[in-house]
Amino acid sequence: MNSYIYDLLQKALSGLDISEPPEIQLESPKVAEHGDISTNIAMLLAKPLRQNPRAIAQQLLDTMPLDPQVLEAIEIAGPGFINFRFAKEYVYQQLRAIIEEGSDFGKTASRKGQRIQIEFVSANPTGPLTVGHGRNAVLGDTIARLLEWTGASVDREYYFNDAGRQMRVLGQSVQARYQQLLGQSIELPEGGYEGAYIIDIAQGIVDQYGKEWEEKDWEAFKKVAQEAIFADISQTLERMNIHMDSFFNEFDLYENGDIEKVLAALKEKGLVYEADGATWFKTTEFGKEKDTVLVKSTGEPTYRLPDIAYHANKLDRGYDECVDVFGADHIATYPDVLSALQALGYDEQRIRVIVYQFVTLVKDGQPFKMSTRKANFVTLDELMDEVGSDVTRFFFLMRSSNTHLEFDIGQAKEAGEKNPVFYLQYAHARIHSILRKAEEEYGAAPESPTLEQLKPLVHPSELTLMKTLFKLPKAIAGAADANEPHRLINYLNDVATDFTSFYHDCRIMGVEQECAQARVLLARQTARVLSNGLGILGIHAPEQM
RNA sequence: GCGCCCAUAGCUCAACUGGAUAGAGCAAUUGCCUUCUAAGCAAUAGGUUUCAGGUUCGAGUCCUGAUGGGCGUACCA
Repeated sequence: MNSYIYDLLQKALSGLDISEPPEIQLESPKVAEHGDISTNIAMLLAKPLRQNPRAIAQQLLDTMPLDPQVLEAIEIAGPGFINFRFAKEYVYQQLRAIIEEGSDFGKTASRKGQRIQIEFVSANPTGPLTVGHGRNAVLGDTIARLLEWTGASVDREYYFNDAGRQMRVLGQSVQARYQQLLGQSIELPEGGYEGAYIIDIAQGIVDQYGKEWEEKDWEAFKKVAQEAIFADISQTLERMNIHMDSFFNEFDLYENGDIEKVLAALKEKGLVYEADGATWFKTTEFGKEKDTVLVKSTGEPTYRLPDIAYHANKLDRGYDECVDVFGADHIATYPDVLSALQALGYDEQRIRVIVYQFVTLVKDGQPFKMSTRKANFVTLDELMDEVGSDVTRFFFLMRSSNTHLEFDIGQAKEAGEKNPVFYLQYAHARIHSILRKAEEEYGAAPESPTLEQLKPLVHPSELTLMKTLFKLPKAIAGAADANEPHRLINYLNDVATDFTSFYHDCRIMGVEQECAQARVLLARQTARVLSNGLGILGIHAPEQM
């Protein structure tokens, strides 16, 4: 439809006395009285033509033919907007298109053939996933789904480091707990992990090996702890319906020589120098105030070096786009990574970074800081025990990622029933309830109706609902392009709201057969749009509640 | 100090590339369950979009400055 109107305007513009007409912009107005599609072209022309925008709009309108099968009306409104109103026939045809596409309705092909990698979660295995990780996990997974619906093939990857200082402390913490369980009076190491899960892991070792592990070093304990924690993380992700395609261990970058290669290449470019026993990266050449350390004087690389090598590795794997999802605390690292990649000759435009702001936990009306080490966190599992995975996913997705998300635990627990996700699920369940009844009463509605069979749909609520339903592909593509899943939620809310108006204005039971069947078809497609949309969000669309 | 993000109804947040009358959900007040699921609907109230300038036909959105908050600015990850 957009291209149809675009052509119409293009032709009308060619009749005007202007050499370089401005670009035609089409938008869908917020208010129904302003039609279904509108353009501001006359206002843009006002200046070069030195004429009143409404007069220009009139000139354009006079030369535009009106095909009653497509457009019901073209109107001039306000300061000079030109508004287009769809004809009913066109609306019916669109409804038939939804019916034909079925579970694929909403898919577009804008990224067909593209291979995209998205890296997310990427929590080191030092403890269970917390509410903070939840935002990352759900955001990453949903963006992946959105990209798939625009035709891309998407790989989900989890990047982790099991070799650092954190992991040593983890091993030592488990070891200390193990010794405590055997009755020795041993303190947790300085800065050790205090969570109860450490004791559980230690208890597991006691149960299995008794005193046999007294002579083992912390690395053995680390290995057991890591496996247990990873198993726990995988299970949590599974519960949220998240499936990783690959896990990438930072250690591999050392083994396969990528770290060395990157360092050597940067040296060759003259971007690396030695000072105070450390190896520095000249980030000042890229506009930063200070240079950055790549290798500490101890000989250990900082995290930046493997980060650079990892991203080079990803691009080498031939992805058209690599998406990173991370929290605001990592915001300082990626400009360095991009600078390095650029220097190494990579197209850093292929890296896309999604930064989300922190989740502020509010408990008993007070905000508090979370720390895995201090064990004052709320795990994702605990949250899902309380409210389930649907509400959990929805909660993280309903807000734009660059605003701080306030998470009131008490409210989330008790508000389960009032949570907006139920509004969508309820609408879906309600439709199915009607469909079941209608089928008993009227028999099955036609699978692929003719235009004639849809003609009883004339009520404003019906037309509004139909027009909203067609926007699903646009809503998905828009959310995917902006990496903003909450836009899809906003859209689905519109669908549910429009359905509810329809539900109140247009009864299905008790009207004559033809009208009832047409309404059944519309209701069924509404359920389709809701379930396709909820599916992308990873949320169930129940047929009964 | 410097860099990034943010500031919209009492609270939590929307508002597609600058568009027409700034919208939802909680909370408040009122009305609606012999009729397809009341986890719902209808209505009322709530706003100088933090402040001061600027750009233009038009600004919550763009620019400059101020104020207030979050994060970063480590040879921690």
